[in-house]
Amino acid sequence: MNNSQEHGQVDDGRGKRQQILDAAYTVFSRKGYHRATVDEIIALADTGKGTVYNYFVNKEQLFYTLIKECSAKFEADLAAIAALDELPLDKVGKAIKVFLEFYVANADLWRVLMYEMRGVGTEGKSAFTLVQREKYKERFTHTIEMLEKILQEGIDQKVIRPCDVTKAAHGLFSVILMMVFQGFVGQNDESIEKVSRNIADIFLYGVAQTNNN
Amino acid sequence: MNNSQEHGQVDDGRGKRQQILDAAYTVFSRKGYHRATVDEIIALADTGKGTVYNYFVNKEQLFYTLIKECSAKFEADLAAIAALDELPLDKVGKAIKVFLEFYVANADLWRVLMYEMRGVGTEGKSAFTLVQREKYKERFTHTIEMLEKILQEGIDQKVIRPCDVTKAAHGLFSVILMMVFQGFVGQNDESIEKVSRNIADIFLYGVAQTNNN
Amino acid sequence: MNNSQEHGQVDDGRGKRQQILDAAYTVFSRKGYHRATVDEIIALADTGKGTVYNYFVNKEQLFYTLIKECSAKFEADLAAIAALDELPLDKVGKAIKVFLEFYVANADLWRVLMYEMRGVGTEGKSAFTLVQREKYKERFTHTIEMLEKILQEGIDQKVIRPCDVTKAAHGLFSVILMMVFQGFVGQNDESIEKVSRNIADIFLYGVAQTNNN
Amino acid sequence: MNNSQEHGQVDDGRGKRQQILDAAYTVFSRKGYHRATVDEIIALADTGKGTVYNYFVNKEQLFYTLIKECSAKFEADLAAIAALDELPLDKVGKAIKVFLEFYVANADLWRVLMYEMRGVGTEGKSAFTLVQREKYKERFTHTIEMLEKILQEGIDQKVIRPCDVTKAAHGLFSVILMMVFQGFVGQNDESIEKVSRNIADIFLYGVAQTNNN
DNA sequence: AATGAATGAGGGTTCATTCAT
DNA sequence: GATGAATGAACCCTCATTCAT
Repeated sequence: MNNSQEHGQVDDGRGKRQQILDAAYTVFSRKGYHRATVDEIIALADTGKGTVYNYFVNKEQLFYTLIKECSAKFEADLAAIAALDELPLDKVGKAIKVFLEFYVANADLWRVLMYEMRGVGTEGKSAFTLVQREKYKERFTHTIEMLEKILQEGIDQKVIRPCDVTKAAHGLFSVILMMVFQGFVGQNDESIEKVSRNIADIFLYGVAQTNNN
Repeated sequence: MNNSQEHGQVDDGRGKRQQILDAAYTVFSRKGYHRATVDEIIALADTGKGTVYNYFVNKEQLFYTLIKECSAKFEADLAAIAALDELPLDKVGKAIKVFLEFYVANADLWRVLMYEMRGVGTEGKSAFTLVQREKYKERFTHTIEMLEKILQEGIDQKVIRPCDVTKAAHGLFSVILMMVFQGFVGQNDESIEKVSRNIADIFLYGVAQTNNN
Repeated sequence: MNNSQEHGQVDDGRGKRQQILDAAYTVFSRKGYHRATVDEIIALADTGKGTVYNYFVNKEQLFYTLIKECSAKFEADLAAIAALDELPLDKVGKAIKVFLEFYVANADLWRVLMYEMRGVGTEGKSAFTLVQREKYKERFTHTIEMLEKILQEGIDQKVIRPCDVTKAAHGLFSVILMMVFQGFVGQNDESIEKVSRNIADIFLYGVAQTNNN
Repeated sequence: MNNSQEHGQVDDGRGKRQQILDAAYTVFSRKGYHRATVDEIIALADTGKGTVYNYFVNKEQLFYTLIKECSAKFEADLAAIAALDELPLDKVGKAIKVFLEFYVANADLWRVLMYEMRGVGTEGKSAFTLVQREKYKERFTHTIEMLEKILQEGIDQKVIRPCDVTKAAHGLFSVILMMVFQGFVGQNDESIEKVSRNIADIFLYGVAQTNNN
């Protein structure tokens, strides 16, 4: 007996709210924030237009909710790794993998987010409030800070050479993103595994020929 | 004799076409592609709405023309460096600098471009045609290929360790972009110089602690 | 034993129907007919949306019921005065006072009613049916007819000079309304008393300077 | 030769702006502010939706412009009468006539205006800004002040007995309005003439039977 | 070549009403 | 009887594009 659908109505068991979020995920990912229309979302969610506004105050807040709910698990996983009692270099490797997994899965939506988040359009009405945008940014920097933390640990333990951890973390982050956005990573585990090692290798040891290698 | 305005009208000597492009640069940079309105562009260009459509078939083509004309000099400079008869590692440094200079100067517009270029909106009417987007992408990869070329040269001369040059070039490119977009680089020459060396250093030698350093 | 709530639920003893009417009174008065929303009414009535539609067929009929129930006592009072066995001029004074009291108490709601009642929106769907509007109008003229009756009595007894009683009654009525809607009357008894005499004075004797006064 | 339509195009010679205002007059009068839709206005004006927004910033401002342009002549006429060098009682009569003419002609639209102007809906978004509403109110009181001025002149010349001129002017005004809104006045000149004298008579001398009359 | 009035498809949002529980 | 999630028609407004002058 299915406890969420006692009478087995058509409803697909996710509830309207989730259906809308799922549809919004798809549409925002495919169209970007501006070109995504509520009409298209409801068509996909198989629901009425009013229903959207029962659950979300407006298009923007629907988008924000989507981002928040999508990243929750990722942020938690990342924090767990940072807290792990392991060698920093191993943790760097694991973090890279978690990043890759998340961004490969959510590449399109996050590209949209990253664009809307930028300073562009500060003036005028704009789709995103300034305060709203700050909320998005915090989410972002928060994940990068996890990287910083791990790198700092490595420096403290003298396995990573002293450098500006903020810049280094951002650099690492940007490479990860680029690999994803340029399509250098596939959806499958082996691909992620391989690219993950690739990144770690170059990030840690550089591309220069040295007598060490 | 005025060489840009044969009949010496009030016109400020740039010609309507250029006035529009200049205004478009500003507005697209500030507002992004979608929020930029033709009305705002003509207000800034001090011209009529119809005039825009005399020179450009539509908003999208105006945007493309803008991108093309803006990047012309940059692409040429880059090609020149690649063709230089110098040490690969020096050429890498010079290329990084040219990249930084260009992207610092045009950060806002390029952020917009990079967003609109993404796979998003493949279906439907969309603002950017699929073919159109390919044209943008080619421009992009073309500049990255210059990096690849230099790196390959380094590998051939055994000053860079063998690796996937395509990925490496993209990695380097992404770090440069990130530095710009995250505001880690200032507008002044010293800043660019410094960040430029930073990037080269980490890119070439990695962050790991080795007995070499 | 609670005589209005046999089973003693939390219900505040007025019954859902009355709660809704009370809330509707407040909301319609504050917002007008169109801007008043059912959502706001149920929030104030502390009831469910469906409940409203159990008691009233639609928003419009809720409004009508409200008007009807509110004016019942007023109409009765007025009829009582008209039937009184007193001097016509005294009755005019009393009627003016009753009018003032009622309209001061219900100024906002009646302003709304008077607007919605107007000829406006004859065609099309409209909020108020033509027949519906007739019902409202009858309520209105009915109260004015009480004034006519008193005036006619005055004419018959030769204390009021012969004139078109219908117009005169409407004139008197309009002055009363104006005093209320223009905020010339306060909520307190003295104010009503004073304005009441004011109106009676001018209505009966005019503003012209005569040797009588 | 018609100097406003040199080439005799279809355009009916009023220009789009005027066509829209004319249509708006009709639709607002018939439907009231809220039920009037821009779609209906453009259908009547035989124009495109965007055109409305080329001339007026929004529905509200269209309405305001309408009111302003309609009342301009009326306000001027009234001021002229007040400034006339005649007997106050004659001026009262003339003013009443001008009021009647104007309100008979514009009864419907002004009913709408008067409703939207009221305090109702102070809170919330509402259709009319508070400041906007003040502008409307000023227009109104301005016309009533003309009446006050004439009445005061009468008092000074001792042909009108001392009383609160503000209240008296409002009283007179309200009676005029009522006559119009109740349909006691026809469109034709005789009717206006007759009602005009009626009002003046009762307003000046009251309804009470005295030995003077 | 330059212009700008006119256009209308399309988008986000509101809200009265229904109906299954 | 009481409820509130679901609905969709309707509304105001934006803005890229056209075309007659």
